[in-house]
Amino acid sequence: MLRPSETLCKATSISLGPLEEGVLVSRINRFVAQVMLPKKGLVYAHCPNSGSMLSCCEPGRRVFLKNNGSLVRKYPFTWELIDMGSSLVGIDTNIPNRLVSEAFRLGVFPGYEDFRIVRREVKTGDSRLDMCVLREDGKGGRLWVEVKNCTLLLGKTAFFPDAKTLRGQRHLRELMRLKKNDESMLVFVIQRQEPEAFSPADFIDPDYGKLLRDAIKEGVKVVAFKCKVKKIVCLHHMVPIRL
DNA sequence: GTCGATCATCGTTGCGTAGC
DNA sequence: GCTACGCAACGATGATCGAC
Repeated sequence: MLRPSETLCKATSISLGPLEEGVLVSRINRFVAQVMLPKKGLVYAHCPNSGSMLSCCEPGRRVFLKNNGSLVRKYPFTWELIDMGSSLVGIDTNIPNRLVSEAFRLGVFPGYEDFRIVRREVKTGDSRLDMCVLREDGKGGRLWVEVKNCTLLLGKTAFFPDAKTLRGQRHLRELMRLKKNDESMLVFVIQRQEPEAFSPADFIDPDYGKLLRDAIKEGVKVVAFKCKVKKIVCLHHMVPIRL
Protein backbone atom coordinates (compact mmCIF):
# COMPACT_ATOMS: atom_id res chain seq x y z
CA MET A 1 0.00 0.00 0.00
CA LEU A 2 1.54 3.29 -1.09
CA ARG A 3 1.43 6.32 1.19
CA PRO A 4 -0.54 9.28 -0.27
CA SER A 5 2.65 11.20 -1.10
CA GLU A 6 4.07 8.15 -2.89
CA THR A 7 0.86 7.76 -4.91
CA LEU A 8 0.99 11.44 -5.86
CA CYS A 9 4.67 11.22 -6.79
CA LYS A 10 4.27 8.03 -8.83
CA ALA A 11 1.28 9.41 -10.76
CA THR A 12 2.79 12.79 -11.56
CA SER A 13 6.34 11.68 -12.24
CA ILE A 14 7.85 13.36 -15.32
CA SER A 15 11.12 12.00 -16.69
CA LEU A 16 13.55 14.65 -17.88
CA GLY A 17 15.24 12.09 -20.12
CA PRO A 18 18.99 11.90 -20.66
CA LEU A 19 20.70 14.95 -19.20
CA GLU A 20 24.19 16.36 -19.74
CA GLU A 21 26.00 17.75 -16.73
CA GLY A 22 27.91 21.01 -16.95
CA VAL A 23 28.82 24.19 -15.14
CA LEU A 24 26.84 27.41 -15.48
CA VAL A 25 29.03 30.17 -16.91
CA SER A 26 26.43 32.92 -17.16
CA ARG A 27 22.81 33.63 -17.83
CA ILE A 28 23.15 35.89 -20.84
CA ASN A 29 19.54 36.99 -20.85
CA ARG A 30 16.25 35.63 -19.59
CA PHE A 31 16.11 33.05 -22.37
CA VAL A 32 19.71 32.01 -22.90
CA ALA A 33 22.48 30.67 -20.66
CA GLN A 34 26.11 29.78 -21.33
CA VAL A 35 27.17 26.40 -19.95
CA MET A 36 30.53 24.63 -20.00
CA LEU A 37 30.11 20.94 -20.86
CA PRO A 38 33.08 18.64 -20.20
CA LYS A 39 33.09 17.07 -23.69
CA LYS A 40 31.50 19.80 -25.84
CA GLY A 41 32.99 22.94 -24.33
CA LEU A 42 31.02 26.16 -24.09
CA VAL A 43 27.43 25.79 -25.32
CA TYR A 44 24.35 27.98 -25.35
CA ALA A 45 21.18 26.62 -23.78
CA HIS A 46 17.63 27.83 -23.84
CA CYS A 47 16.45 28.88 -20.39
CA PRO A 48 12.79 27.83 -20.01
CA ASN A 49 12.23 30.28 -17.16
CA SER A 50 12.02 33.93 -18.10
CA GLY A 51 11.60 35.07 -14.51
CA SER A 52 14.32 36.62 -12.37
CA MET A 53 15.40 33.18 -10.99
CA LEU A 54 16.69 35.00 -7.91
CA SER A 55 19.51 32.95 -6.29
CA CYS A 56 19.10 30.14 -8.84
CA CYS A 57 21.41 31.31 -11.60
CA GLU A 58 24.75 31.75 -9.87
CA PRO A 59 27.72 31.15 -12.19
CA GLY A 60 29.82 28.14 -11.18
CA ARG A 61 26.85 26.00 -10.13
CA ARG A 62 26.47 22.48 -11.50
CA VAL A 63 23.62 22.40 -14.05
CA PHE A 64 21.94 19.76 -16.19
CA LEU A 65 20.94 20.23 -19.82
CA LYS A 66 18.65 18.26 -22.09
CA ASN A 67 19.72 17.92 -25.72
CA ASN A 68 16.55 18.17 -27.82
CA GLY A 69 18.47 17.45 -31.00
CA SER A 70 16.10 19.72 -32.89
CA LEU A 71 17.33 21.27 -36.14
CA VAL A 72 14.62 23.89 -35.94
CA ARG A 73 15.61 25.38 -32.61
CA LYS A 74 18.27 28.03 -32.34
CA TYR A 75 19.64 26.36 -29.21
CA PRO A 76 19.22 22.54 -29.12
CA PHE A 77 20.05 22.40 -25.39
CA THR A 78 17.49 23.20 -22.72
CA TRP A 79 18.60 24.04 -19.18
CA GLU A 80 16.53 21.80 -16.85
CA LEU A 81 18.16 21.64 -13.39
CA ILE A 82 20.61 23.52 -11.19
CA ASP A 83 22.39 22.02 -8.19
CA MET A 84 22.03 24.44 -5.28
CA GLY A 85 24.07 22.27 -2.94
CA SER A 86 21.24 21.29 -0.62
CA SER A 87 19.02 20.14 -3.49
CA LEU A 88 18.58 19.98 -7.23
CA VAL A 89 16.20 22.70 -8.38
CA GLY A 90 14.02 22.41 -11.48
CA ILE A 91 13.83 25.64 -13.44
CA ASP A 92 11.46 24.76 -16.28
CA THR A 93 8.25 26.75 -15.77
CA ASN A 94 6.30 24.35 -17.96
CA ILE A 95 6.87 21.41 -15.59
CA PRO A 96 4.59 22.69 -12.75
CA ASN A 97 1.65 23.01 -15.14
CA ARG A 98 2.22 19.48 -16.43
CA LEU A 99 2.51 18.10 -12.90
CA VAL A 100 -0.70 19.71 -11.69
CA SER A 101 -2.57 18.84 -14.86
CA GLU A 102 -1.54 15.17 -14.52
CA ALA A 103 -2.51 15.13 -10.82
CA PHE A 104 -6.04 16.23 -11.72
CA ARG A 105 -6.33 14.02 -14.81
CA LEU A 106 -5.29 10.91 -12.87
CA GLY A 107 -7.52 11.74 -9.90
CA VAL A 108 -4.72 12.12 -7.33
CA PHE A 109 -4.97 15.84 -6.57
CA PRO A 110 -5.61 15.84 -2.79
CA GLY A 111 -9.22 16.72 -2.01
CA TYR A 112 -10.20 17.01 -5.68
CA GLU A 113 -10.03 13.40 -6.82
CA ASP A 114 -13.25 13.62 -8.86
CA PHE A 115 -12.11 16.68 -10.85
CA ARG A 116 -10.51 14.92 -13.81
CA ILE A 117 -11.48 16.80 -16.96
CA VAL A 118 -8.73 19.34 -17.56
CA ARG A 119 -8.74 22.18 -20.09
CA ARG A 120 -5.43 24.00 -20.36
CA GLU A 121 -4.74 27.70 -20.97
CA VAL A 122 -8.33 28.89 -20.74
CA LYS A 123 -9.08 32.51 -21.59
CA THR A 124 -11.19 34.31 -19.00
CA GLY A 125 -11.79 38.02 -18.58
CA ASP A 126 -8.62 39.99 -19.23
CA SER A 127 -6.24 37.09 -18.68
CA ARG A 128 -5.74 33.44 -19.38
CA LEU A 129 -5.60 30.97 -16.52
CA ASP A 130 -3.58 27.78 -16.60
CA MET A 131 -6.50 25.39 -16.35
CA CYS A 132 -10.19 24.92 -15.86
CA VAL A 133 -11.07 21.58 -14.27
CA LEU A 134 -14.43 19.83 -14.25
CA ARG A 135 -15.85 16.79 -12.51
CA GLU A 136 -15.89 13.62 -14.57
CA ASP A 137 -19.69 13.39 -14.39
CA GLY A 138 -20.02 17.01 -15.52
CA LYS A 139 -21.96 17.89 -12.36
CA GLY A 140 -21.16 20.86 -10.17
CA GLY A 141 -19.23 24.00 -11.01
CA ARG A 142 -15.87 24.62 -12.54
CA LEU A 143 -12.56 24.80 -10.73
CA TRP A 144 -10.24 27.51 -12.06
CA VAL A 145 -6.59 26.83 -11.39
CA GLU A 146 -3.53 29.03 -11.74
CA VAL A 147 -0.14 27.35 -11.26
CA LYS A 148 2.97 29.24 -10.15
CA ASN A 149 6.52 27.95 -10.31
CA CYS A 150 8.49 28.69 -7.16
CA THR A 151 12.25 28.29 -6.70
CA LEU A 152 13.27 30.90 -4.11
CA LEU A 153 14.21 29.40 -0.74
CA LEU A 154 15.38 31.13 2.45
CA GLY A 155 16.07 28.82 5.34
CA LYS A 156 13.39 26.16 5.15
CA THR A 157 10.73 28.42 3.65
CA ALA A 158 9.93 28.80 -0.03
CA PHE A 159 8.90 32.26 -1.22
CA PHE A 160 6.97 33.64 -4.19
CA PRO A 161 7.33 35.86 -6.14
CA ASP A 162 11.06 36.32 -6.73
CA ALA A 163 10.42 39.64 -8.51
CA LYS A 164 7.60 42.17 -8.46
CA THR A 165 4.80 40.71 -10.53
CA LEU A 166 1.90 42.76 -11.81
CA ARG A 167 0.80 39.82 -13.86
CA GLY A 168 0.63 37.63 -10.76
CA GLN A 169 -1.49 40.26 -9.08
CA ARG A 170 -3.81 40.29 -12.10
CA HIS A 171 -4.19 36.52 -11.85
CA LEU A 172 -5.10 36.78 -8.15
CA ARG A 173 -7.79 39.37 -8.91
CA GLU A 174 -9.13 37.14 -11.66
CA LEU A 175 -9.28 34.13 -9.28
CA MET A 176 -11.17 36.27 -6.73
CA ARG A 177 -13.62 37.36 -9.42
CA LEU A 178 -14.19 33.78 -10.60
CA LYS A 179 -14.69 32.59 -7.02
CA LYS A 180 -18.05 34.37 -6.98
CA ASN A 181 -19.57 31.73 -9.30
CA ASP A 182 -17.07 28.84 -9.31
CA GLU A 183 -14.23 27.44 -7.25
CA SER A 184 -10.78 28.87 -7.79
CA MET A 185 -7.36 27.73 -6.70
CA LEU A 186 -3.78 28.91 -6.78
CA VAL A 187 -1.15 26.17 -6.75
CA PHE A 188 2.49 26.95 -5.93
CA VAL A 189 4.80 24.22 -7.19
CA ILE A 190 8.18 24.39 -5.47
CA GLN A 191 10.64 22.55 -7.70
CA ARG A 192 13.00 21.60 -4.88
CA GLN A 193 12.98 19.25 -1.93
CA GLU A 194 14.00 21.23 1.16
CA PRO A 195 11.11 23.59 2.02
CA GLU A 196 8.95 22.95 5.07
CA ALA A 197 6.60 25.87 4.43
CA PHE A 198 5.58 28.44 1.85
CA SER A 199 5.16 32.20 2.32
CA PRO A 200 4.43 35.18 0.08
CA ALA A 201 7.61 37.21 -0.46
CA ASP A 202 6.47 40.48 1.13
CA PHE A 203 10.07 41.74 1.08
CA ILE A 204 9.96 41.57 -2.73
CA ASP A 205 6.36 42.38 -3.63
CA PRO A 206 4.25 43.46 -0.62
CA ASP A 207 1.28 44.19 -2.89
CA TYR A 208 1.25 40.58 -4.04
CA GLY A 209 1.40 39.34 -0.43
CA LYS A 210 -1.53 41.53 0.58
CA LEU A 211 -3.54 40.42 -2.43
CA LEU A 212 -2.79 36.76 -1.68
CA ARG A 213 -4.09 37.17 1.89
CA ASP A 214 -7.20 38.95 0.54
CA ALA A 215 -7.74 36.11 -1.95
CA ILE A 216 -7.59 33.50 0.81
CA LYS A 217 -10.11 35.51 2.87
CA GLU A 218 -12.38 35.63 -0.19
CA GLY A 219 -12.28 31.85 -0.45
CA VAL A 220 -9.64 31.25 -3.11
CA LYS A 221 -7.96 27.98 -2.22
CA VAL A 222 -4.18 28.30 -2.02
CA VAL A 223 -1.95 25.24 -1.81
CA ALA A 224 1.78 24.62 -2.15
CA PHE A 225 3.58 21.42 -3.10
CA LYS A 226 7.23 20.64 -2.85
CA CYS A 227 8.67 18.30 -5.46
CA LYS A 228 11.07 15.43 -5.68
CA VAL A 229 13.69 16.55 -8.18
CA LYS A 230 16.19 14.11 -9.64
CA LYS A 231 16.26 12.89 -13.23
CA ILE A 232 12.52 12.83 -12.72
CA VAL A 233 10.32 15.53 -11.23
CA CYS A 234 7.11 14.78 -9.33
CA LEU A 235 4.75 16.43 -6.87
CA HIS A 236 5.70 15.08 -3.47
CA HIS A 237 4.25 16.75 -0.37
CA MET A 238 1.91 19.62 0.36
CA VAL A 239 3.61 22.18 2.57
CA PRO A 240 1.81 24.59 4.92
CA ILE A 241 1.15 28.18 3.85
CA ARG A 242 2.50 30.70 6.40
CA LEU A 243 0.94 34.14 6.05
C1' DG B 1 -15.65 12.66 -42.39
C1' DT B 2 -11.30 11.75 -40.24
C1' DC B 3 -6.58 12.12 -39.56
C1' DG B 4 -2.02 14.09 -39.64
C1' DA B 5 1.01 17.84 -40.95
C1' DT B 6 1.93 22.56 -41.11
C1' DC B 7 1.46 27.24 -39.99
C1' DA B 8 0.01 31.35 -37.27
C1' DT B 9 -1.03 33.34 -33.02
C1' DC B 10 -0.75 34.05 -28.26
C1' DG B 11 1.28 34.06 -23.72
C1' DT B 12 5.27 33.89 -20.87
C1' DT B 13 8.87 37.94 -17.90
C1' DG B 14 11.42 41.92 -17.13
C1' DC B 15 14.61 45.17 -19.24
C1' DG B 16 15.34 49.04 -22.29
C1' DT B 17 13.59 52.80 -24.80
C1' DA B 18 10.47 56.32 -26.52
C1' DG B 19 7.03 59.54 -25.62
C1' DC B 20 4.38 62.33 -22.59
C1' DG C 1 8.60 60.05 -13.11
C1' DC C 2 5.28 57.37 -15.36
C1' DT C 3 3.23 54.61 -19.04
C1' DA C 4 3.26 51.96 -23.17
C1' DC C 5 5.49 49.12 -26.12
C1' DG C 6 9.01 46.00 -28.35
C1' DC C 7 11.93 42.33 -27.73
C1' DA C 8 14.05 37.79 -26.63
C1' DA C 9 13.01 31.79 -27.58
C1' DC C 10 9.89 28.55 -26.86
C1' DG C 11 5.53 25.77 -26.10
C1' DA C 12 0.57 25.27 -26.43
C1' DT C 13 -3.29 25.74 -29.02
C1' DG C 14 -6.31 26.49 -32.84
C1' DA C 15 -6.99 27.04 -37.79
C1' DT C 16 -6.21 25.42 -42.24
C1' DC C 17 -5.03 22.27 -45.74
C1' DG C 18 -4.28 17.93 -48.21
C1' DA C 19 -4.58 12.93 -48.37
C1' DC C 20 -7.25 9.03 -47.82
